[in-house]
Amino acid sequence: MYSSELIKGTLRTIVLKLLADGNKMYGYEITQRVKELTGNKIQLTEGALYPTLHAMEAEGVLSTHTENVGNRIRKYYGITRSGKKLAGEKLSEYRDFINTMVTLLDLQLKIG
Amino acid sequence: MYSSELIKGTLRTIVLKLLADGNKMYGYEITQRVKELTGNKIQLTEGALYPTLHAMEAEGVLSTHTENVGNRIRKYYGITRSGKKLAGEKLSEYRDFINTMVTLLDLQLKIG
DNA sequence: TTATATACCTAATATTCTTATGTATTATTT
DNA sequence: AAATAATACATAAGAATATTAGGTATATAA
Repeated sequence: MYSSELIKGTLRTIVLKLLADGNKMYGYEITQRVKELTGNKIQLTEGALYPTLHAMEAEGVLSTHTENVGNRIRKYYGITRSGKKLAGEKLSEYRDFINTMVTLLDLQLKIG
Repeated sequence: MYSSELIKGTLRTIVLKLLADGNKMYGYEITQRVKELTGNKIQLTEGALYPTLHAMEAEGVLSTHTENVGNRIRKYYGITRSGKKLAGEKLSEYRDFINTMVTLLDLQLKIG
């Protein structure tokens, strides 16, 4: 786990990336997927994620529909056309930012 | 310039890196140096930097002394022993975080 | 002489997170 | 069978960290 302030500002980008290829996900699933993809290093908190998902829906970058699984409700989020556009912009911007920070801080990254 | 939320959480790390090798700097100089090192991409705002420098001094990771240049005062910040330790930790943590984000977002970075 | 650059600072506000709390269903362990 | 953990949603108080705007003052360039 990282000291949490590093996550700040990256949450929307993470969500957009996960949904960018068109597959829908529900909130809890996003937390688990991120946890899995990062080897438990990033654990999104629900208190951060849910309000962000609501905001992104209100902004028109995500759309939702609910599905019933037994007696439980899942609220699935999918990306909209404008969300797809935003995903490209955000990812490009973040990549550029990372490059800048790597230079500024003289970081040695893993090669992959 | 990046949408500013990306900078969040990195300011202390940037300051620690710049001062980690022992050379002292004053606030305004830090803003100019970061601007120069990032090709104008990161412009620290004084409203963020000065309170952060004060906090870091209060926390004992930075120490200060003032110098007069003509009739102007410069407040120089230097790193303390505990600051040097923190710098190592923060930079290591940030490098690890970047590696994780690169994997998670599948980013293609410049090779350097 | 007017604007820009240098150099410090604070305060109000905004954003984004953590932590805590709440509800409810389903699966697992004791 | 009962207790706990996992699943799944949500909100609210508070903390942290930034922006924006404002203030003071000296030095330099147009």
